Amino acid sequence: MQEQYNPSEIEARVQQHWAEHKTFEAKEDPNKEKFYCLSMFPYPSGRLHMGHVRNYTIGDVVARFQRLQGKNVLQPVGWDAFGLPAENAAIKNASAPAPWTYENIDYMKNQLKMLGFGYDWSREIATCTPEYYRWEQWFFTKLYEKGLVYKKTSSVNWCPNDQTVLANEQVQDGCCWRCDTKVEQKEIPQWFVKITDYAEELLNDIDTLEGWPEQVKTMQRNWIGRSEGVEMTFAVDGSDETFDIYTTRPDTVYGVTYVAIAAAHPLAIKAAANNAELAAFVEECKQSTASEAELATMEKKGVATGLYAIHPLTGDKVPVWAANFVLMNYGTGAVMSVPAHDQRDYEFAVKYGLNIKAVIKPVDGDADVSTAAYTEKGVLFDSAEFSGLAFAEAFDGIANKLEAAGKGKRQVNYRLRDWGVSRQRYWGAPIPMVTLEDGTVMPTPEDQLPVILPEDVVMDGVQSPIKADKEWAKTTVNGQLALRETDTFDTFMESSWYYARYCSPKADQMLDPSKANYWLPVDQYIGGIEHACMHLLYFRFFHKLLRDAGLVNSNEPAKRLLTQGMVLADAFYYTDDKGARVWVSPLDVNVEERDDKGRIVKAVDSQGHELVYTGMSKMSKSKNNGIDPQLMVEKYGADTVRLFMMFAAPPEMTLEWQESGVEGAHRFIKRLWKLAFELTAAGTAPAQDVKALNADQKALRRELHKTIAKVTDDIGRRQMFNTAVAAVMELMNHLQKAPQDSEQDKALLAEALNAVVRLLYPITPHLSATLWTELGNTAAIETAAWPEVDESALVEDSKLIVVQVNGKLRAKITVAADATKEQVEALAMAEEPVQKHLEGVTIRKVIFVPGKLLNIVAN
RNA sequence: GCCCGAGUGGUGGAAUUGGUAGACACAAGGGAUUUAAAAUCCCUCGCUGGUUACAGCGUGCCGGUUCAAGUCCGGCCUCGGGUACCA
Repeated sequence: MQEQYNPSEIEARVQQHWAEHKTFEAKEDPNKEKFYCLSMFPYPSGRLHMGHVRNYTIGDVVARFQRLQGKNVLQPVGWDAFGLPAENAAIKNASAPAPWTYENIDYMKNQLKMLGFGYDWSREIATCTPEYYRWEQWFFTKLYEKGLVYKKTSSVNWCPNDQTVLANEQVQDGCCWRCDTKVEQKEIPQWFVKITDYAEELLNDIDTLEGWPEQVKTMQRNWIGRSEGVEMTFAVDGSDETFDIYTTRPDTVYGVTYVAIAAAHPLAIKAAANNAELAAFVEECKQSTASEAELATMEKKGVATGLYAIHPLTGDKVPVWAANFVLMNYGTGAVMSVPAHDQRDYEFAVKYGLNIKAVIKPVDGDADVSTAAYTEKGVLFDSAEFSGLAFAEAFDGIANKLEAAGKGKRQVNYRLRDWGVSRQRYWGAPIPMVTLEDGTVMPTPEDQLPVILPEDVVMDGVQSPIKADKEWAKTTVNGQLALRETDTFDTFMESSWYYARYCSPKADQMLDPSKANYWLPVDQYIGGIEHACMHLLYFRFFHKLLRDAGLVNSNEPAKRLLTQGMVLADAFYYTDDKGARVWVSPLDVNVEERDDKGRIVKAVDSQGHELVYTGMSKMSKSKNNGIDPQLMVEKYGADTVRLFMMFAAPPEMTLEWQESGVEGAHRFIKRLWKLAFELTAAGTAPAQDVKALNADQKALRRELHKTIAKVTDDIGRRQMFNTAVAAVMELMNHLQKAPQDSEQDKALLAEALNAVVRLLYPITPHLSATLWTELGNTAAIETAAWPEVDESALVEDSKLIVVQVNGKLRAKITVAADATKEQVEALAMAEEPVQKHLEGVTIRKVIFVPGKLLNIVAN
């Protein structure tokens, strides 16, 4: 064995071994328990970033751990290859998205290999290939046939200067990010998938997701947002027209003093024809954003339409206002307003001098709406025959009355909206729909699939090449000339079913059910928390669609979910001559001075600029604080990078990248290497005789088996990889200090190192594979079994008991493991500090937690 | 705005079911080794007072429950994620 730890050499050798032996190629084996471990696949942006490394290290740790547990493990990888950044890069370079994407895939693939992730590369997929997206197109046509797909107009961000649709991200302060033109909302026809048909099931099945974080489940419940309410119809005074509103608070209906409709509502548009102020307002609202966050925080504005609505119960006339916070796309495009009992309505009413009429009061008091709305569910008053009722009875009574009068009905509503899948962009899967000459809209026939996206294009502007090329859309269907849809799919479509395609990546059908049903559902899914609502809901939705198409037989796509936190790094800047901040990479920073606590006081870059330290922030281009994983692997080796990542923070929390911490991880590996070297240099380890161990050796062996138990639980159940590493470090500290005099000392060290190497294998596989062989094991570590706990080694004959007086620690005593309360109490009372604190007081109570604690309560 | 998280020494974090707050590591300081440096090894390391023994305080803030609260409850503050066309 070499004395020096040389990561680049051993990592290359071990990776070559994996490649030659196809170690990670998975095959269906009905006799073995399967384990499908999946990390969210990367967008091929160019280079791996630390967020990827963290995500994929977690996945690899889980996969390798399960493998040593004897499972048949599948860990695939692929590329979420369609998307906006490829178009932006192509426009910038006047080239095409396809080559840019494929080059990035090649580069990043090598980086993944360099990090030692145990992927089954034979199953690699890229979503931008026709072999992949053809099945997505096929499936969409099946959904259309089932009535789960429909077309409706919906608004998009429109840049009138560039004549193009913008993503929300491309709108900055209401203006186009390229040309700074004021962005407008434009209504265009788009395709939708009826996710709301599955809202109830998506909501109810959250309860079956036992291995998902509560946080994610709560977010999904709120996102789906089931509510029970009443839909009611208001008539427009002096006209035949009516409009509907939905409310979850029908109990407040007698407090309605106005109604608000969207500026884009047909009634508002009609009224604007002879109302200049309203017309101007309607125009103004067209410029407003589509983003909910901005909508909710912007100043609430409105204009009276001049129309009046008839209250469905009282027959009173209430004014109809057009308001910027009501949107045509959501709900009915109109809301009833009860300023006394809704804070937004209250503020609007105060602003425009509208009536405020209280109809709900607290059970034990009077309504006070002089400064704010009273929004609790109280008791009704001034509400005709419903006065005096509480919320539930009032809800029922009012709903019944509306239903009887034919003016309303009970209704369950969802906040969840149908999934708009149309994108007016080039770099995506073409939507497989055609419009025939006679106007018929229909799916592209199966024998014409896939609808191939041409890759040999030039992006010389913002227009999609398949829209710019008027020939591309032309086709023939059913003997008629027809035009193809030129919009492409939302990229969430591809990422909603890739997990299933991995089970049979080359199948000449969407998926091979026998293989899919072997591997699915995914046993462990890993990805960022930012996907909690959107991707993870579409993922669940698609699985149910696949099930209902008879392709899979489970209800949910993933049993267990882990959401990892972000990676942060130090950020530094200096201010240049023009007053602009220049951000300096942390790799280019020298810390020249620290205060007495070690905090950074003075830092300079390589050119001598004195820098301002701004603390830790998310690795980003704008702050130039991204750390290139490749550089770190070249400097320390993949195992060190992986070890630091797993040790520095629990997986769900943010992780702060500290190079000094990486060095610490590297030091630990070198210590382990050295200890293994010393053991092997001493010759073959003698046979172990557990009965011959002395007290210290027994204690050390207990530490070893406690560590095996803890690491197994930390990785397998708790997924606290950081404490698993800490436990091994602690054990290593003991092992290094243990004497190496006797045969049994050596035998014990050999037992311990053979275990440690396997305990660390999921995290530092190259190191472990190498040391495993050096320790004299002939078969590759991938075929080894996870170390087992020897229960007899764990037995302790004495326990440490904490003695408290009034909850404060006063003594620690060691007692026999089976000591009774009386025995422990007697020993505790004999302790001097305990006696001191019991002087002059009376013992009221003694609480004993066996094996842990004795608390003497006295006063 | 709304929904969901997080906040513990100089720093990252540990404390798994309400039971020793600070495991493990980093930084810092001191020492050994060395011609010197690097590397390595040893020691100290929450705050205040005290030579020590020890005592008091301490988990974002305010209040509560409990023999016992970082952990449970109520109310805040700050930071982060999401908010439907970034992925």
